[in-house]
Amino acid sequence: MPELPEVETSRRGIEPYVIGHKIQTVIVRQHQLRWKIDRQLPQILSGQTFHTVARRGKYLLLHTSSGTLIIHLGMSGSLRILAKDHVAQKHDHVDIIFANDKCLRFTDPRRFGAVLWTEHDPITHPLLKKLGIEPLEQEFSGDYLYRLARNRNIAVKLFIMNHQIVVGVGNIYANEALFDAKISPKLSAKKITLAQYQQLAKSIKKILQAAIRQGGTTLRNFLSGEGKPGYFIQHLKVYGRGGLACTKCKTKLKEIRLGQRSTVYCIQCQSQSRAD
DNA sequence: AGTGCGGCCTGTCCGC
DNA sequence: TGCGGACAGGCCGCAC
Repeated sequence: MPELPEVETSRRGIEPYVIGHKIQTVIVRQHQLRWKIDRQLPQILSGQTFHTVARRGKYLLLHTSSGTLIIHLGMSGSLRILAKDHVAQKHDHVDIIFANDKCLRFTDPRRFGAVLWTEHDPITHPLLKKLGIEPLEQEFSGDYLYRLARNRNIAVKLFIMNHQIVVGVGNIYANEALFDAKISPKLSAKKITLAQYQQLAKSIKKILQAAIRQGGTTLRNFLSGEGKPGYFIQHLKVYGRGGLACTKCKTKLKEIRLGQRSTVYCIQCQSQSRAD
């Protein structure tokens, strides 16, 4: 499922094909995504040109001179660059066709994704304005996490998955980063020491950067803009490995539910702060 | 304000 | 082999 590394991989993959090419036609086959696609979208976009492909958290921002197309991949969404006459399949919901006969295609079987148009600064959009900081920016640090964790009683895994705190850390990488930082996912956010948060911030950056280098994690159907799968799955140490042996100490990895999400950790390696 | 949970979706897998 | 049902999950929006 697309988390920050997958979205960044998509961004890099589509960027060279999207920037500077005039939009000729837009085809919307399915309007009902997470939010309804604006019926006017084809008219709005036709004739315009994207000049930037940016990312904020897991949102892709395709800027034109009059507004921004906001794309979220949800759980199962993907973007690909294809020839414009490439036959559309069942879950191919949106095609943006350029004057050079290339097509940017949005595919999303579960339709948790979104394609939205705004004429305002997207940073002020209701979906984006409350987002926390980017994990790969310098301001994201152990001090930052420690400061925001004061009086927060939720499990640290849910804390780092909260997009008002830090964006882009989804279930896979939250599990992986906590394993890397040797912190139990169940620990209350306020009980974690500054030193632990410094390690955790480091681990989050390290894991996300490594995943981006590998082109993301392909679980079922994630492909980059150029149609390549991601290879980070080979590096996952806990996610999807419940019941299997810890790669470090061979203890059987424990799988629990935290905030309705599957959580996998090693009770041996991630237990230094006894509250387990 | 912080926390918890329902709901939106469909492909996959499991048991009968 | 076919079918129902559980499950997966990002994240908004509501309830407490």
